[in-house]
Amino acid sequence: MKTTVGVPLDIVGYLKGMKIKPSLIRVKVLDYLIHKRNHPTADMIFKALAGEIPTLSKTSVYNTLKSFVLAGVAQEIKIENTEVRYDVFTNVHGHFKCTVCGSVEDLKLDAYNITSDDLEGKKITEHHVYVLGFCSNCNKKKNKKNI
Amino acid sequence: MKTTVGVPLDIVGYLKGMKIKPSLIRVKVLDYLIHKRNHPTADMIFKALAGEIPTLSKTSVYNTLKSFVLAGVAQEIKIENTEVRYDVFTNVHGHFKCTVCGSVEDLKLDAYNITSDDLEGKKITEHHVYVLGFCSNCNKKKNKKNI
DNA sequence: GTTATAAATTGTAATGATTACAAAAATGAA
DNA sequence: TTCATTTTTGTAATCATTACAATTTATAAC
Ligand SMILES: [Mn+2]
Ligand SMILES: [Mn+2]
Ligand SMILES: [Zn+2]
Ligand SMILES: [Zn+2]
Repeated sequence: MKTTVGVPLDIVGYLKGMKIKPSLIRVKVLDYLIHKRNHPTADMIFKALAGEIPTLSKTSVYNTLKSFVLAGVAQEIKIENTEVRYDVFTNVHGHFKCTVCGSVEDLKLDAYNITSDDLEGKKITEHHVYVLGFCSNCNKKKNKKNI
Repeated sequence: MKTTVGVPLDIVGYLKGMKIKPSLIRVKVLDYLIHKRNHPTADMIFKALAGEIPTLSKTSVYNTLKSFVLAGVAQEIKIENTEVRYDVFTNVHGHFKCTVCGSVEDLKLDAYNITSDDLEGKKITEHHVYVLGFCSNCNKKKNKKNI
């Protein structure tokens, strides 16, 4: 499949390949995820698409996201317990969340390994890394205040 | 303060040192956290203590845990978005959660470091690592079935 | 095109952990 | 004791997510 940086250009074809029928809603949601790259909540997606799809229901967004996760098209990112965020990029990477503005960014993990005796006898299916702090913008603002 | 493996033996004294008045509930909750080491939810703590403190309310458990987190006595562990778990050990370590039985265990991180260009300009305040999979017990059971 | 069946979408109600808040009880100094 | 402060409690509210049934849309056979 034709991609740039792991992003499928042909969204309809990509969904078909993943055995998901490319309905309007599903195409729009995937398109949003791919091009915004902002790790949105279901509600953020709903608000963003409600304009172009006036009949859209929030349940449909949830249904769509659930089918994406099931098919391996997207993954759930759980940082706060108050919200689930969604990510189309399923390769291994971590996340950074700004505790001020709430933005979530990707974190390439250059040297990432978990070694632990405590994993003896276990079967690992997923591992997650996330970091909290001040994003560049919010950090700058904070430093100005403290001058 | 006298401790074994980071566990304060004198719970009342420890709470006083952390500027938390050692009420019965607070002592019992901290005692539970320290000696069970099971990363419980607020509800698990409530159910466990309701017997010895018949008047206990769930709100008090939440209040207590909130004050512990504020004072740095405990930390919140967020793996599922359906529950917050609590941990008294605030040194750096990861967690493992079994997707079958739901148990949560500590994960010593022998060689743990996150290096990423993406952290440029940010200020990090917390980092979290967690792993999902089958615990030793559930893994054994699973293997037996597949023989 | 009509009809029949399955799939997708919607609206509303339910769930459940957590929080808000005000009343009641306990504490502790004066 | 008395009064103020802190702690604890019970109940109601919040809010993201799920359950579920009804409606709409898509698909294929006739
Ligand atoms: Mn990501
Ligand atoms: Mn732990
Ligand atoms: Zn920020
Ligand atoms: Zn298990």
